[in-house]
Amino acid sequence: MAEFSLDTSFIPALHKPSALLPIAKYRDNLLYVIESYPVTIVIGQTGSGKTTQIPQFLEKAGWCANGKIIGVTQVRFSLFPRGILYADDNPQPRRVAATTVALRVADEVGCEVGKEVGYSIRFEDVTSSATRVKFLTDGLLIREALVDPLLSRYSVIMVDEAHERSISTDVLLGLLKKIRKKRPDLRIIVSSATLQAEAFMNFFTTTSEEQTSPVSGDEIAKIVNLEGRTYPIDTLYLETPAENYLRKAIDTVFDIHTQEGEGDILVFLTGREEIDYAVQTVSERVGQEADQFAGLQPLPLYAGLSSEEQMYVFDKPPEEKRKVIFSTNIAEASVTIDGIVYVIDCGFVKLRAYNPKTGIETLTATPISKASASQRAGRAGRTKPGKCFRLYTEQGYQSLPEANPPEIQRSNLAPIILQLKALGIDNVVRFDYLSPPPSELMCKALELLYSLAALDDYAKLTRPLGFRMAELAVEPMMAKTILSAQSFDCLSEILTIAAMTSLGGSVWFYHDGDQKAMEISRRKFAAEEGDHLTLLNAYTAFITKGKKAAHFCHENHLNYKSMTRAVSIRAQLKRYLERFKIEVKESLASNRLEEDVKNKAERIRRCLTSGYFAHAARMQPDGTFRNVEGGTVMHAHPSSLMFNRKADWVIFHEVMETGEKTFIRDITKIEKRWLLEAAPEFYKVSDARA
DNA sequence: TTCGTGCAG
Repeated sequence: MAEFSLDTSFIPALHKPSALLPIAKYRDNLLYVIESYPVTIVIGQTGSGKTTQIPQFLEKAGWCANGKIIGVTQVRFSLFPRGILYADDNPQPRRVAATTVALRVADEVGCEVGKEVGYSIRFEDVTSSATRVKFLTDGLLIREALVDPLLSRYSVIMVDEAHERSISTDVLLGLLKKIRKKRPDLRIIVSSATLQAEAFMNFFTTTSEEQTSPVSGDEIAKIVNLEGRTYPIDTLYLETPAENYLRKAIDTVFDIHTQEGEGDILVFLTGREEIDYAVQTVSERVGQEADQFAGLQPLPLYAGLSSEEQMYVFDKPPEEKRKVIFSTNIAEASVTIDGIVYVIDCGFVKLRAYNPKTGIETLTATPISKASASQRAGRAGRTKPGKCFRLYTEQGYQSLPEANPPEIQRSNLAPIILQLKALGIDNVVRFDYLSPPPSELMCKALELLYSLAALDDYAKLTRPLGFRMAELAVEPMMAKTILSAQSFDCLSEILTIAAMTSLGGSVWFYHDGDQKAMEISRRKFAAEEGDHLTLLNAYTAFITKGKKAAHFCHENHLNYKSMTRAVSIRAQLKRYLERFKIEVKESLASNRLEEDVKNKAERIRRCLTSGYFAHAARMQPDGTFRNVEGGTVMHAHPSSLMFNRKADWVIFHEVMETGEKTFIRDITKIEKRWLLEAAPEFYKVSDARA
């Protein structure tokens, strides 16, 4: 039973958003501003129609004359996190794709996708010579700048959802600011939430460097506010802070179910563990108190679920049932579910940060920003008026930051520095960032790139290694590994390992209680040398299964969606290498002498060491790991084969601190002398420090 | 004995 009733534990907020209007009436004003100002900042909520309507307005107004095109960058393309569009387990992938923006706009324009309206994402370019409006990811547009530095094909570039401040959005905005100086004809549209619009305005109207002809900021950029079409949302706060937000969230679900009208519930929690617990607790209580709580259908939603499991949240609940979806931040912006009337917001999100001193990433639950809080609340008002229950006090809300620090200020910058250098921006420190990253992050990244020999003594990109590393779509350490693989005669295997590790740990999956079975399955592929070779074995087995692959995955607790993605990534990496004139000799693992296999395994491990020497560690007598400097105590992640096994020196793909502990993942045994061979200078410096 | 979410012609 709930400890508090709704009426006493929540107090309503004073302000309600008013009902909002459609975009059409702003058309003429928008076109006028875009014509008159190089940069237009558009404020518009989800549902305002900005993404679908503005490109059409522009096209009709003649912005595609002389073969120019309109580019619209998108943070996401479908209803689902990426992958489902391609997964063969979905019988009608195109139907899901039909929800993408490009398809919607093509439909409105009355053309086929890929003709006048097209889109381009990794692995899928649906554009043609007829394309005038092109939706693409911001990362891809940055890559286009490698070939066409002034992005001269575009008359207008619209950066959608810029307020989300992903690293690639930030870099793209910096590039566009630079390009604008050389291309006065280019029009830039930045779509943003209200809170961040000023910051974008300031960014485009101030100059960081000396400028020849001083221009007033007023002539460069203008903000246009489009009111969106949403329904009013009542926001309610706790009177006193919750001691345990998870329990409070569950109680609130039951309160809503018994006291409020129809409509599904969306609950924001921070991670899988909390979500599984909440789903289980609610279903147990529904079972026990069937009379009162019958008709509640709890569902989990997080990225680690298989596509079938994610599908359930979109299904209509059975008659007389109320869906309650317990979700991570994935439902804040990436996934939109219709029919949500009630939102419960725990007030926390897990955020990644990167410590340049240790090179260790952390993942910790952090209070959300006001911007996030309003985004979460907005999920309730998409189909009719809704309510948002915030599991914190109004005072707590007031103390939240306006926005969380942008990604570029809390990430490993090595990949982005490599790209900037490849774009000809050698002075990466003085690049015009929307939010400059801390200098420690810059230094750490430059050091790493130097030790990988991607940069020379003058911090210039090396040829061909550095340029090739920038072009490969994997992180620098893996790029180096791939480009060394030919000399270790294991390129085919390294390509597979690169594709598998870039899946980020979603290879094996299991449901609660299924874990033992998963581990038994995994043992079939296990290699004594560690996780990388185990991943190689799993992939090799997978690709020989042909039409039975899906069945094979199901039997072996492998994530089919991830495996098919690995196949695509590997093919793409191979195409890059072929462009570099590096031949990939495909070797099949069957019919090998045991000695050959051992020999190859050693070459693979040596090759991995050539890229991952900075991620080396030694096992201590107590079974934990220390890096070369001996500082941080690290544990093998329970998902690793090296968990509870003996080893001496190892290299690992990733290190992450969560809660109290620091874990390393994707671990392979190596010999200490290989480290000295791979990076003599790196280890000389480290020894001196120690 | 465990991990927010994306993305790369």
